[in-house]
Parts: sequence; C-alpha cells; structure tokens
Amino acid sequence: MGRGVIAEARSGCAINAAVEALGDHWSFLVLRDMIFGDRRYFRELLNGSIEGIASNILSDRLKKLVAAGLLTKEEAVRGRRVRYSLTEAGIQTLPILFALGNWGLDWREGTPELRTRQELMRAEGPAFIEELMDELRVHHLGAPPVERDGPGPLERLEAAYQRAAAKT
Amino acid sequence: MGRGVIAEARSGCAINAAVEALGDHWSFLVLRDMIFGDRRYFRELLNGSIEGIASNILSDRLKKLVAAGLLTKEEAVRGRRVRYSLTEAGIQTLPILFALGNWGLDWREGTPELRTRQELMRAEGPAFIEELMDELRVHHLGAPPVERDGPGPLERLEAAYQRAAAKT
DNA sequence: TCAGAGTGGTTGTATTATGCAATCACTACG
DNA sequence: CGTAGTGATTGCATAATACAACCACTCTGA
Repeated sequence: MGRGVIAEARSGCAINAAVEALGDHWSFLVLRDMIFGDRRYFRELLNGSIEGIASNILSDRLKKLVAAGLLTKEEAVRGRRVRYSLTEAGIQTLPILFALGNWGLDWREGTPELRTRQELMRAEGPAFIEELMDELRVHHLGAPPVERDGPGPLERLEAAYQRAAAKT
Repeated sequence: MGRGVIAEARSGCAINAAVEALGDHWSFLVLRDMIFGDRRYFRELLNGSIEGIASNILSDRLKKLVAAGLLTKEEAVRGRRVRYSLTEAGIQTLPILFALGNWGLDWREGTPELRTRQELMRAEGPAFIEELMDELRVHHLGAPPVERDGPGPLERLEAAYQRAAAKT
C-alpha cells in the first residue's frame, strides 16, 4: 500500500488521519459525486451537486483533495476543461462512503429515489463495492476493462434511481 | 430501524445525512474515544483525547451529538459526574469508524501501537465489529450480557496495544 | 470542619474557516 | 466578432475554532 503523507496530523491515530484528510462536509460530498455520480469536471461538480456548493469552496476542496493524494488534476491549460481523476487512495474511500450511506439510510429521512439507490447497494453487499472500485480503476486509473455480462454497477445504480423516480 | 430527525438536511442523500450528523473532526473523535476508549465522562473525554480537544468544543459537540440522537446524557445534578451513553444510532457509527480507520491504516502514517490495534481489528474482520457492537449494547443500553469464553473485544484491543507498546 | 481536588461546563478574545455574489482572463464555437 | 463556457479569485459578512481563565458546585480525606 502506498502509505505516505503524515502531514500535520494531530495524532498517530488512523481514524484521525482519515478524518484530517477528508473530514469535512464538502470533501465527502465531492468524493460522493465523483464516485457515484461520475462527475470529473469543475462545472459538473458545481452544478451537479444537489446541496449547492459554492465555487470558491469547491475550488478549495479540489485543491486539498489533490494535496492529500485523493485526486489528481490534469495539467491545466487555461480556459480548457480540466479533468480530475480519483487516485487509488481516493477510490478506497468508497467503503467509508458506503458505511456513511448505510447509516444515513437507517437513521435519517431522505428522498425515496435516493433511498432506493442506497438500498440496492446494501442488498448487493461488499461485492457491489468491489465491482464499483474495479470500474473506477478502469475509468480513473486506466486499468484494463473488466469483462462483464450485463450492466455495470453505475448503470444498475442509475437504473434503480430511474425506476424509483418513475413510481412517483 | 428508528429513523427520524430530518432536521435541516441540505439534501435527501443518505451520505449527506450522515455527514451532517457527525461530519466534523471532533464529533468523529469523540465517538472514537467513547467506542474504542470506553470514555463516558466529560473529564475523561477532555483529558483522554490524544488530539487535545478544548473544553468548550467538547461541550458543544456533546450537545450536538445528543441533539442528533447519537448520545444520551443522564440528567445532570450540578457538581456530580454526568454520564454519556451511546444510543443504538451511536453504536451503529462503528462501521463508519472502522472504514475510516482502515483507510488511515493504508494511506497515512501513524504510531506503531495504534497501527497494531487497527490491524487487529481488520484481521478479525466484520465479526469483531459485531462483537464490539454487542458489548457496547451491554454497557450503554443495558442489554443482557453476552456469554463468552476468553477476553472481550475491548480487552483484546487493549492487549494488542500493550503488546505493541512493550516492543519499543 | 474545612482545604483541595474534581465535576461539567461558561465566558472572553483572537484567529481562522465558511458562504455568497460578483468578477476575471482565457478558450471554443458559430 | 460575439456569446457561452472554462476554472477559478476577490471582497465581504458571518460562523466556527482555539486557547486560557474562570465558575458554582460536590466529593474526599485529614
């Protein structure tokens, strides 16, 4: 594992280290949108966020996530779209987001469509997480495509969302 | 499940809901100390935290965690120790902390003793999480004690820490 | 009985982070 | 050549954080 970056950690605790790296509201939500929403550009993240992030905050978080080794940024040509990619460390935040989502599903309200998505993920279990991590490695790290029959994890997620939305 | 408290959520997303409830540095660390460090009193949390939380911040976070339904507080008799307990919702943040800790173990440095603890948990896998949640239900919710031969999860964690610390 | 330590905090102040709106320099496209 | 889109930055008001001092109360031991 590619350990590194002790940075200015407040302690040697692994939980604290993770919290220091990505422990604020917006960092989690940016990762969520990149992972589950397949958003990779500034404007996509800015307009696509259902919580409405401000552009200066997004700019700041992207910088911090790059500095923390969770994202990479393609060299910026001024005025041209810059693509952000997840690193392996970024991809491996998926189990954290999954755990957060499951907690939210059990203990908070939420829109039915989004609940359905989360329920699908929970129902498919750890295998879904692995499959999605593999797909992210293909898209973000250039790993060789996975052979599969049937729709990929992101497609199944989107389909679940659409099915649920259609019922209203 | 005891769903409730939509509160002033920014969106209907389960991940967002979890992040809103406990998505700041100190909330996570307070939960960590209560769950893994068995600390239940203001002074214990204040002095026991290796990151050094300030008393006004601790006061504020305890209040927020109670309001969010993750902790309960025994009715306060002035000048007498007040005990905080985890609710079921609080206990179920354990998988989140576990996921956070594993990420930190893989991608950040940390003291060898604390790394050993986290490695033990990972090695024992999901069964450890379940066992610890059961023990927390006994201590915090008054559930009937679990039958067990051999040391409980918190004892094994402490033992791993001591073994690692002795090697230095 | 009475000092000293311990209880869960509050208050004040300074510094830092956040949220919002407007703006900027640049490019791609018709 | 103009319009829309790119990734931001700037200024300003408000909120969160950190640090130290302090408070009213209780429990303990001599």
